[in-house]
Amino acid sequence: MQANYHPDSIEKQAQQDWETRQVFRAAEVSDKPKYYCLSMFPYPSGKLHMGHVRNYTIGDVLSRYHRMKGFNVMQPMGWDAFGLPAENAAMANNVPPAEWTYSNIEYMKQQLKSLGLGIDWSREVKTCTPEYYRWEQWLFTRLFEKGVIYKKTSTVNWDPVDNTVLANEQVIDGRGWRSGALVEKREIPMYFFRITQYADELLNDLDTLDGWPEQVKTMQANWIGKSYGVRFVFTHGEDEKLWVYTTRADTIMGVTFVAVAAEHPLATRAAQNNPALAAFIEECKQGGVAEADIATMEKKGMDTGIKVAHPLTGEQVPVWIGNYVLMGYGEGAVMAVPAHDERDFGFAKKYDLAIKQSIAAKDQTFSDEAWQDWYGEKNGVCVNSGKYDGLAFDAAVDAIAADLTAKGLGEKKVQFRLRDWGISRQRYWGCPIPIIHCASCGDVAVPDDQLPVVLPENVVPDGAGSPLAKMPEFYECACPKCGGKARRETDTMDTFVESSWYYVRYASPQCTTGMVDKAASQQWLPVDQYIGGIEHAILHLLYARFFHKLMRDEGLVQGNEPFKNLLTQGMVIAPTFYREESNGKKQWINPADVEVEVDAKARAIGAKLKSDGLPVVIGGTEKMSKSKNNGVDPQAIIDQYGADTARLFMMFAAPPEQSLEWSDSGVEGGFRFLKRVWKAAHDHVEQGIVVAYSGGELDAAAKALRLQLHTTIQKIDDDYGRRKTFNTAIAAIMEMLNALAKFPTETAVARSVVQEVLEAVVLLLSPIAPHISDALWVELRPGTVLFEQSFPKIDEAALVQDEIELVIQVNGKLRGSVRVAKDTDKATLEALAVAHEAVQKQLAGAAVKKVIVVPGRLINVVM
RNA sequence: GCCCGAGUGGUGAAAUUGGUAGACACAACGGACUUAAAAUCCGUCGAGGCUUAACCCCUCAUACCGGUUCGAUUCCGGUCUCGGGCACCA
Repeated sequence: MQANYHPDSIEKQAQQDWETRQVFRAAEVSDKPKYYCLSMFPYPSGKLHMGHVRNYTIGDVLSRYHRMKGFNVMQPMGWDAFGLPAENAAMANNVPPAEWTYSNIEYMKQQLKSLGLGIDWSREVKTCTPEYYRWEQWLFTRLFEKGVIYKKTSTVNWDPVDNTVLANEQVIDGRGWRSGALVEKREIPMYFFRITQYADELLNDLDTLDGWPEQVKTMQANWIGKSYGVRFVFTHGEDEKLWVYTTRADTIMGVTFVAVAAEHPLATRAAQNNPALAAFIEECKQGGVAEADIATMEKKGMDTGIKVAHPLTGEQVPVWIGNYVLMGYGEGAVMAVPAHDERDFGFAKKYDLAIKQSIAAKDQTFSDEAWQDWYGEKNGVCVNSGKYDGLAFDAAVDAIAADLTAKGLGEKKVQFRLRDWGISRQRYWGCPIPIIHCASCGDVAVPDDQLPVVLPENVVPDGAGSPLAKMPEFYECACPKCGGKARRETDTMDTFVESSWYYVRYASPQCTTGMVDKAASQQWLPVDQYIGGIEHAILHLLYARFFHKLMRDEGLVQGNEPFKNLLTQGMVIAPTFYREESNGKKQWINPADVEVEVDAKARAIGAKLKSDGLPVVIGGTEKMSKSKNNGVDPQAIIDQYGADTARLFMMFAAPPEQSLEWSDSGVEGGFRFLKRVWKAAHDHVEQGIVVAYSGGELDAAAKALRLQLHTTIQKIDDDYGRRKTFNTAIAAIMEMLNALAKFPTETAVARSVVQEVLEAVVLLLSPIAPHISDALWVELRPGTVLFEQSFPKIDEAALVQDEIELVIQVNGKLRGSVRVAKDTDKATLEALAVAHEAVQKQLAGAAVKKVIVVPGRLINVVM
């Protein structure tokens, strides 16, 4: 056996061996239970970063562990290949997005292979290929005909200089990232998925997801945001109605104005003869559409001069335009109750509008001087509200809703915060929307026999609008209905659409008759374990759940939910650095190129670019991403230490769900550990391998070692299977190895115990460090291969202990310990504790109040 | 602004159901081996105090303030800071 650990050669050999033997091909036919282990597929950005290593190692550990536990494992991989970065790269390097994407995929695939992941590459999918997206288009046409997809206008970020729609990410401080122009809101027609139709189901089914983190379910529930409220009207003139919705109908008597969006018809009308108002409406159009920006911007408003009638009092209430009211959400108008809503209060103070108290809480006084937290609470009663005075929240809402209903001016209504999903993108590198616009037939879905609508691949976008809209050879077509001259839709789909169903495609990736082969979908779905970043907690995971229900309703899949168990990996974050260019654009600099200066407490106080020694600005510590250029390429670590060290270190650094600030200090330690494992095996093998211990008289040291071994097996089984904390599993293996190093090996029976320990250690380590484990296994058990072994079995006899150690506390503070026979009764333990020297010293004559015994753990003497 | 998390030694972390705070590592320091270095091995390693007979004992300490409990890193209330998401980054 080789005396030293050489990861280079053993990793190459192991990977080759796996490939030759097709070890990771998921069996189509098997009598074992299936285990579909899915890691979120990567966007092919160019190189892997540490976040990928973390994600895919977790998936691989779980896959390999389940394989050892007797499952028929499927672990596929693919590429979320459409998207914005490819267009940006195309413009920067004058390369078509397709070419850039395919070459990135080739490179990253090699990187993934060099990590030794047990992936069934025969199932690889790339979402940018027509073989994939034709089925997305097919489903689109089905849903379009069913009315699940419809068209309406929506607001986008418009760059008036580049004449193009911008993603939220491309709007920086209200300006276009390339042009620097002030961004405007613009209404354009778009296609929408009617996800709100599934809102109730998406909400209710969260309760069935026992294998999901509570945190994610809470976020989704809040995002869907089911609320019970009242929808009612303020009337204007004879019969014009201004609809609003509120969850606080109990405060309706405190309404002192109504705020409408700048695009509201009422606002448009009021502005016709009012230049100042028209100018304000223009001003409201400035800025982007991102909710975070809208929620944090300064609240501004202007009186329209229009008054509407309060539905219950008939009182005339002024209508204001508010820049914080959005046309696209709800009714585009909101009632304002400054006395009981903090935002309205601020608005009323700013513009000197009336503040009318209509709720009172016990022992509290109201003043319109400054906002008090209790003003907005629901546990008060109505005041200054006529016949509703004295009513608490529920009763007030009921009474008010009843009166509004009687007058025909409103009703109770359940509403969702969730909005329909707009999927039209005015971009090139995406899946074409399969619609044809005909002057006489309207919007017509592309018929099945004309699918796929193929995206031309040899195009370099120029950043000024969609290239497809400038390509007559793409958009000129005949109407499928009347045969007349028609125009093909040139928008593409949101890339979230591709990632909403890829998990289904993996079941039968080459299927040419539909999205998925029925038998394959029945065999593999649902996904047993899904693993991915917590940043996808809402959008991707909600869309995928929605898609599963859409596909179910098309008869393509069974069950209501796609992912049985979800592990949300914490992000790998890293510091960001940048320099500001003269036009205000930020140039992001990779941490690897920066030298950081730290103070005594290890906080960064300054940073310099290594190449020119000049300072750079320190940004936040954020998730590794292409856009902030703070990704760390794992290749250097793999090249220097090997994949096993990279995997081991990443798993050892923190439990999977925790976010992790990247640092490579400690990689060396991981490598050192693997070298020690190698050496321990080598030392043993050189003495001659033996049959692992299977019975016979043992001394105390050997008994203790076997006790530790079998508690370790038990613990690691739990860590891999239930807890999914791989860091503690590794720590336990390290402890096992430390104990083995101190174990004397003079006798034959001792050497058989060492053999037992080494075999178990190699198997326990193999999900995390598979290459070295493969190589060591062959040395320990020549003629057998590791991937045919099952997980080590626990020997119950080794776990039996006669004596245990109990901790003695006085008033909850540790004062000593005592070794006792395992089944010592409570009274004896109490007496032992009270008599203990350290306890007597603490008592110093004081009386014992009581004694608490926690079996197997401690005895607490209370004085 | 809203929703969801996190905060423990110099550093990454552990403590699984309310029961010994700091396992396992990294770094640092001391030693052995070596002509030397690397590698390897052994030891020390939260802060403060007490005692040098002793690695004996005591106090404090899990972001901060308060509460529940015999006992709180763990549960509850509040505050601060950091991270994620906010519908066109993926």
